[in-house]
Amino acid sequence: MPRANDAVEAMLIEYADLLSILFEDPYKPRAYEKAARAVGGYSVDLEGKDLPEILKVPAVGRSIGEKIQEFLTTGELAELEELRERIPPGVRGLMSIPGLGPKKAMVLHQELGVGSVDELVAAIEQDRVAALPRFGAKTQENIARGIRQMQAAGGRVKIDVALGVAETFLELLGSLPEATRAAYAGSLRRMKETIGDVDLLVAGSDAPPVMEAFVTHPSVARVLAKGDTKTSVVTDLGLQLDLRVIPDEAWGAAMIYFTGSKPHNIRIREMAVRRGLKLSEYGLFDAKSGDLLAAESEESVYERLGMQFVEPTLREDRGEVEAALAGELPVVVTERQLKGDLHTHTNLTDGLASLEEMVARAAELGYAYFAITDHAPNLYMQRMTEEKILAQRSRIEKLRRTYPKMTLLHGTELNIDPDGEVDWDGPFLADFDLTVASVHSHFTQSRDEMTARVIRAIENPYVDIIGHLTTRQIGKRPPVDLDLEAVFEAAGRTGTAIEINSHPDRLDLSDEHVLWARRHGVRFAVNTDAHAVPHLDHRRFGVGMAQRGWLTKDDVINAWPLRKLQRFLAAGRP
DNA sequence: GCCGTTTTCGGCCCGACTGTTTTCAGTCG
Repeated sequence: MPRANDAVEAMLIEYADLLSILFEDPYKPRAYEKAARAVGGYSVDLEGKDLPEILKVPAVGRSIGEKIQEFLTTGELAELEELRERIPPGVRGLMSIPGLGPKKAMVLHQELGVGSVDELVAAIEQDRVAALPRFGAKTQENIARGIRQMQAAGGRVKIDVALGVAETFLELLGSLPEATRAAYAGSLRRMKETIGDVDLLVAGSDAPPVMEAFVTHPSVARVLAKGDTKTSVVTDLGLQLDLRVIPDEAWGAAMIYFTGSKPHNIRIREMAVRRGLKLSEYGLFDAKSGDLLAAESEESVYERLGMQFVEPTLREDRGEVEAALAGELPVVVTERQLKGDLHTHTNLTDGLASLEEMVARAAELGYAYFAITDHAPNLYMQRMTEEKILAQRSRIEKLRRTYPKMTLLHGTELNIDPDGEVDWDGPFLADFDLTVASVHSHFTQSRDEMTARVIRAIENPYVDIIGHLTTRQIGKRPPVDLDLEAVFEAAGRTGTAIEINSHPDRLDLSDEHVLWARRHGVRFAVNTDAHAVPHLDHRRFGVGMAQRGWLTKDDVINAWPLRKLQRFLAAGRP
């Protein structure tokens, strides 16, 4: 179930967007955005909380606090409704086009009557955008490119959004008396980075009440099809959900069939045929006699096919079928095996939570070690200084006594500048337990420049981990242009780990890149890059990427015991 | 709209980049 905080965050961001379109004052929307992020990252669920409790959230004052209260008690906000009436929803939608902000969106709306992305595309085709004041041919072309980039995401949503929707529906469906089991399948279960539609499975013999409960859920916007075994709807977010109701005894076969992927299913069905068997969503059968051989659990079906059980995240027909037949599947790393997080931020820089709050949650997660890695000074907006980070180190040293079972590591996230240099020099860096180095700007360098830049950082003996290597933001910013072959070779050669950034907007490295890097003997760190307490739970998505990249606990440095990790970090330093 | 041992008013992370401009607005991180 998504937290009330997430709904409040979305509400405040919409309010901020509309303010920024309608009014000149830039500070008011910024205040709402700041409050939105603070609520989203706040570790206490605001559901049912009174005003004094709400006002404890940083950046939330009386005005915003009262709006949150109204929203939580009534489910809406009158002032937001008023703004919505003044600005068509499509105009706000224009702002999600890269390079298009509130001011240009408003001009397009006022001057050309553009109220949707489709209308904007039409206006561009008629060359009407370039003629607007302070626009021009290049701006028009940039907007057109932004639209193409956005549409390339193809209506897919990011994995965290899909997971939230799936969990909401499963809570309802799983509680029905007619349902004996309920789960999500499809690409969501395979942990793909974006999800086109969500597949839900319910086991039970009485389908109609289940279908009825499904289509009457409040977030269903449209029913596409409704039958006894399959029903499809579109939610108010525009996400398609397919629900299948299947007999309990066919659960395993159905989960295999609907988890996919399609190529994986084709491979195992072909295998079945060659053995005189037939595999469908109802079970594994003897082709001649029609006798049911296995169906109730996924394990039983794979076993009867003479294969190892294949983890859902591996079912992409990337060699997993052959490996499972040979008994050579990797034992992929799991969330439980992670012993620590090596990239996190606090409110000393751009994080939302204090050092103490972040560490407390890390202890709850049962970590053996935990690294704080706030931004170094070259990201100017963070205003880091040597004094501030040394003061943080003293605080961490004191905090160590409170957590005897967890080792606190003091690190920093360095900025890789356009030449591949990082903040601070060797002697100062040597005193950190670890460093993460990442690209944060100058994304448009040429492939050669960018490759040389990143490799220089990799070869820096004080750099332990490269953070979010390609800097992509899914559906928003493309990856930088890099010779990955050369980068992974350098990382393998120098023993510099590469991060799998677990944030659902990044998931950087992607699964394909993990598979590629692995061939060069690269080690990985599955990090959250958390800027708030709830972000620490994003590790599930990073682990999904690691599994999709066939990684075992031996490949992931933060699945190692502390001593082994420390030996790895110390290696290569002068 | 929020916030405060530089402030209860006057600031608001600061700078780069792009494209449109003869001095700057918009967008982004």
